Amino acid sequence: MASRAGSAPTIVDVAAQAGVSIKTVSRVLNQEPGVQEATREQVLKVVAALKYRPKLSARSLAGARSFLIGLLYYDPSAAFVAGVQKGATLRCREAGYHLVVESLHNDAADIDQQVERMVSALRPDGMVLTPPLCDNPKVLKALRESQTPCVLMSPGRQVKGQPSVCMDDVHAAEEVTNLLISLGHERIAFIKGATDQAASARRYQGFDNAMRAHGLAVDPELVHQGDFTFKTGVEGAHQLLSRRVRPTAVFASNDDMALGVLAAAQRLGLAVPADLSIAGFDDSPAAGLVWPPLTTVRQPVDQMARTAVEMLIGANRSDAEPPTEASLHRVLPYELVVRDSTSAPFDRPARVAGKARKR
Amino acid sequence: MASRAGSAPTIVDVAAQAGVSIKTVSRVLNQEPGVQEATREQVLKVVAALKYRPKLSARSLAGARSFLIGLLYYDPSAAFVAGVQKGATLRCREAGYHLVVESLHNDAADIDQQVERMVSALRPDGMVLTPPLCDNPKVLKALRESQTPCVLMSPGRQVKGQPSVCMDDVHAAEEVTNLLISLGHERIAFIKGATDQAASARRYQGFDNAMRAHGLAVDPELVHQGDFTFKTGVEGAHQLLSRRVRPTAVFASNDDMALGVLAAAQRLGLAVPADLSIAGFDDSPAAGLVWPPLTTVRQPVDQMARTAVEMLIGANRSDAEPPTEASLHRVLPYELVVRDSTSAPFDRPARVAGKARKR
DNA sequence: CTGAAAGCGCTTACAG
DNA sequence: CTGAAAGCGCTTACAG
Repeated sequence: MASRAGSAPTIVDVAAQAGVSIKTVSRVLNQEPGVQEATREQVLKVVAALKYRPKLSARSLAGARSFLIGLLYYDPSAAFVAGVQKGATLRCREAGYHLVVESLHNDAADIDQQVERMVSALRPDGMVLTPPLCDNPKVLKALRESQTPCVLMSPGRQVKGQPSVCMDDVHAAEEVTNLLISLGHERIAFIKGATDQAASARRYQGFDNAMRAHGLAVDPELVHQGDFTFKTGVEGAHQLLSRRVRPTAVFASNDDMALGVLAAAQRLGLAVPADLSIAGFDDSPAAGLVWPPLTTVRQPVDQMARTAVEMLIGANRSDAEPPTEASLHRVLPYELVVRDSTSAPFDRPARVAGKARKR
Repeated sequence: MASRAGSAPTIVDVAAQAGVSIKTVSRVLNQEPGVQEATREQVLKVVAALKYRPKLSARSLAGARSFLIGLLYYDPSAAFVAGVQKGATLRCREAGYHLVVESLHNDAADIDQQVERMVSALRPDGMVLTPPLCDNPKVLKALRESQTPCVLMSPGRQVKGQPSVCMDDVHAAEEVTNLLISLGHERIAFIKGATDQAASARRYQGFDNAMRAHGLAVDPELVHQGDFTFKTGVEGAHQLLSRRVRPTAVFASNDDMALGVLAAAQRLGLAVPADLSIAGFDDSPAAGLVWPPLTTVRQPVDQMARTAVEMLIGANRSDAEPPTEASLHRVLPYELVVRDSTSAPFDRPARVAGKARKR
C-alpha cells in the first residue's frame, strides 16, 4: 500500500509497507538494539523509497528529546557570531539536531522571564551561552530552574559542575608579550579591555606575567584602561605616546583597540612597525585588512561552539560517561598570528607576508 | 486542583483551574474570537498564576503552524550574518516565533536533499534565503516542492510571484559616483565584484549611469575585475595606479576591496584622500576602523531580515491580503555614509568626523 | 458563546 | 527479537 498522496509519509506508512509494526520502525530509526539485521534492512529500504523523515514535533512531544539546541547571545562582535554559528550549525546537523538562535538584552530587567519563556516553549535539549550572557546570574538561574543543560563559552569564572569551553587567554597574552620582548622591546604599553568582561583581566594577567618573567617592570604610566572599542584605542594611543619616554610597542587587548592605535599612529606620522609595534587580540576580519596587517591571537570560536554543542548532545545520550571536573571544562588551543605590525624597535617595516604559528 | 508537582503545567491544568474546557483555553491563547470577556480574563489569570506556556511541539503536531522560521546561509560575511540574525530574531520573538539557522554549502551536490531533509523534519512556517542560496535553483526547487513559503534576500533576479527583499544597489552606486563627481573627480576608477553575484553588475550599472549622466566617459583602462576580496582590491589598485594618467578616485564595489586599495595606496606612499579618494560599499565594521575611515554605503541588512520574517509571518495569517506583485518585492532604503576617504582631488585631508546622509 | 471527541505522529512502558 | 496499547499536549472539525 502506498502512502496517501499529497501528505508526507508517516511511520504508519513505513510500517505497513515494510510489513512490521511502527515500534520496529521506531527502533531502526533510533538505532535501538534488538532488531534483526534483515528486518532492519527492509525497514531502511522502505524509508529510503518513501523518503520518510520523522517529524520533529511528534518525536519531541512523545519523547524526552527535542533535537533542538538553543544559542543565546547579546550584542556580539560580527566575527564572533559568524564563527559560533558555523561551528554550532555544522555539529548540529551531523547529529540530526537543529540550532535555534535567540538574541537577548543583557540588561533587560525581565531577562529571566524571556529565557524561561523560550525554554518552556521550545524545550531545547541544551543551551549554548555566549559572553556576557554566560556570566549573567539571572540567565543562569532561569536555566537551572528549568533544568536545561548549558555550556558556557568563555565564561568569566568557572562555576563548579557547570560545563564550559574556553581558550587560555592568560597564556595567549603571555605569548604575545614574549614575542614583543624577544623582538627587543622593553617599554611595552598595554591597553586593557572592558572591566565587566572577564577576559580583560586574564589578558592583562598574561601581559604582567610575561613582563615579570623577563625582569621588566610594568610601568603604570604605560597601562591604559580601555573598553574594547576603537575609540578607546585611539585615546589610549594619544595618551601613551605623550609620555616623556615613549613606548616602542603597544599591546592592545583586542583588535578594535589595536586598530585605534594604528589609526592614531598613522595620523601622528609614525611608521608602523618601525616607530611603533602594535599587537592586538581576536584576529578580527579587519586585522588582516589594514596596512600593516596586525599581529594578533586567533580565538578558535567555531571550534569552541562545535565543542559546546558536542558536550550538550553527548550529555543527552544514555551511554554518556559520568563527567569529571576536567571533562566539564574544555580549554581549546589558540593560534598566535604573527603579521607585519610587529618588528624589532626602529626596524624598517618587514616585507614578509603574514604567517601563523600554532600551539 | 493544582498542577502536578514537578512537571510543567499543561492546558488541562489551566482548564481545570479556570473551570472551563481546554478548547476555551486554546481559544484565548490563540486570540480566537467568540470568548466572553470575563471568561477570557479568568483564563489569562490562571495562565499567569501557573506560568503556563503552550509547548511548541504539541501545537506544531496538532496544528498547521510550527512557529519556526528557517534561515539558510552559506559563507556569508561576518557583518552580514550578524545583521541578519539581529533583525530576524527580534522580529521572530515579537511574534512568538523562533529562528532556526542552518548553514549549507552552495556547491554541495546533494544540497536539495539537505534542504528537503531539514524542511520535512522541522516543517518551518517559512524560510529566509540569503545570497547566494537565494539564487540556487536546486534550493528553490526543493523548497517549492515542499511548499515552504520563502523570502529571498537580495536575490540576483526577481522571480515572479516569489517574495523578496532588497536594496537599490544601482541607485546607491549612482549616488556614490555622483558624490565623487561633485567633489571634482573626472578620472574615476571602478573595481567590479565577483561575477557570480548579481549585485556586482548592478553596482557597476549605477557607476556607469552616473558617469554617462555627467558626460564622463568610462575608460575601460580604469575598470578592474575583482571578486570582492581584499586581495583583488590590492591588485586592482596596483594596476589602476600604474596607468599613464592615474585616476584621482577609486570606487571599489565593496569595502574589502576598498580596504585593499587603501592598503596598497599607503604602501605606495600616497596620501588618502589628498592624492587618491577611495569609496567602498557595505559599511563593514572595518570601514570605520581604518585611517582614513571609508566613505561607503550601508545596507540595511537587519531591516531586510526583519522585513523578510514579517512577510513570512504575515502570509501565514488568515486575514492576510492577497499579495500584489509590488508588495511581494520590497526595496529598502540604503544610507550613504560619507567619511574621510573622499575629498576634492589634491585636497588636504579633511579633519571632520564622519557623517551620514539618509535617503 | 462553549465543549466533548478525535487525532496529529511519534515514543514509552509493558507484554510475549 | 517483535508488537499492541497508551499517551505526550495541543488543534481541528463538529455539535449544541
